Amino acid sequence: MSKPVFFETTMPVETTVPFGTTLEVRDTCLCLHAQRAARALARRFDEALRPAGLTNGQFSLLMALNRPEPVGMQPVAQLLAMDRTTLTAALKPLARDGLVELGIDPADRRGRRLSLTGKGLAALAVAVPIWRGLHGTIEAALPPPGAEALRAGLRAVAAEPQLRNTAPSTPPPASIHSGL
Amino acid sequence: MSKPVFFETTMPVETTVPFGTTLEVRDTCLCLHAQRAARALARRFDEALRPAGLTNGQFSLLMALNRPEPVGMQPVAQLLAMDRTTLTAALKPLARDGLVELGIDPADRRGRRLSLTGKGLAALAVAVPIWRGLHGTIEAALPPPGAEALRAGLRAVAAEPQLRNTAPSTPPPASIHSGL
DNA sequence: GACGGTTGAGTTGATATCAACCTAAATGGG
DNA sequence: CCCATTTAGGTTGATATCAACTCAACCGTC
Repeated sequence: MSKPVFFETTMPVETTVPFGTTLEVRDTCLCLHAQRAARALARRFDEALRPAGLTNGQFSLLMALNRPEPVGMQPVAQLLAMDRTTLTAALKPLARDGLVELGIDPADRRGRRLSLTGKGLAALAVAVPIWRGLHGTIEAALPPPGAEALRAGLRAVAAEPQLRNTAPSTPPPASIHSGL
Repeated sequence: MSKPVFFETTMPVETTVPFGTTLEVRDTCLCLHAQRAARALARRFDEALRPAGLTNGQFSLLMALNRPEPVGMQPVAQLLAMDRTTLTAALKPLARDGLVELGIDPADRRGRRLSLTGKGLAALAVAVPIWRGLHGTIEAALPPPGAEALRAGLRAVAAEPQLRNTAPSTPPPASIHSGL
């Protein structure tokens, strides 16, 4: 137990992070809390929606496409707060299985026109009552502040800065450290 | 516009999901809200933690391992509300880069003993002040109910049924359809 | 109408996520 | 001691997620 008092000062002193900090992060980190909640909810919805052949993400995506007119990719990506390239990837299996169609916008041939197929609509129709049931169950189990308060908080943290992944006009404005 | 009145009743009638339902899901679905918030927060923390060489998930994982005694995998998976097999995958790059060590529990050779290396601890030490800064900023920007209320809601939806992915004792009790 | 900047998407590579399936170690009866 | 059961993890295959990079179409200026 009684180590010699001298030690190598040239070696980096053994770093430590107090265990209290660990507890603090565990109990307060909103990012961690959000990831946990997102995982848990994703699992529950994935399981419930399995008879409809959809995952929670596919359900949300198809639902976002259920509108009178075809939509472009960026509005959809923004609605789901997901990266543009993630949307591209997410559409692949849905297009392969014939649930969505990707057309080209005649007015701007770079743009896409995303739309549901009959099959996609049918899957959605099967999924909606399942969603209603599970969502009602979950809302009912929420403590006092209630579902709407939770949604408000989630919206607040989801709003945030714009998604990038699009070549910025003038990358680092001047300082090397952008987030100082 | 005036189609003939007769049509194939054997063909599925063109399904529709009212646009109002789409708006309802978009505005109320807790799963969608959670995914959006999780994505947005993950992006912000990933970006902020980049100087520490960690993603938000790696930060949370390393932090979960910062304790006096090595931990098994299941407690960690449960703490993070992630699948057991996801944890296995998440540990791989961290072990490869020498931030964590996976030992074998001598008392039960099936079990693992997860622990931080000095390098992992050092990365954590770099990350903590970054986390504090960003987390404070985010908390400060939250509307009225406040951070603690949001966390309470997130805990409530994250609690939920246990994680499975472990051979159930008596799988489908009798009926073929488990989730009827 | 050609050039330069801008904008919309796809691709690649790395990691994350989980269901289904598999192996090995511990455990409890007989 | 042996076998059946349970329990701890790993593996595989599919999808999700995003940064960095690339290509192509638009758009304005001269």
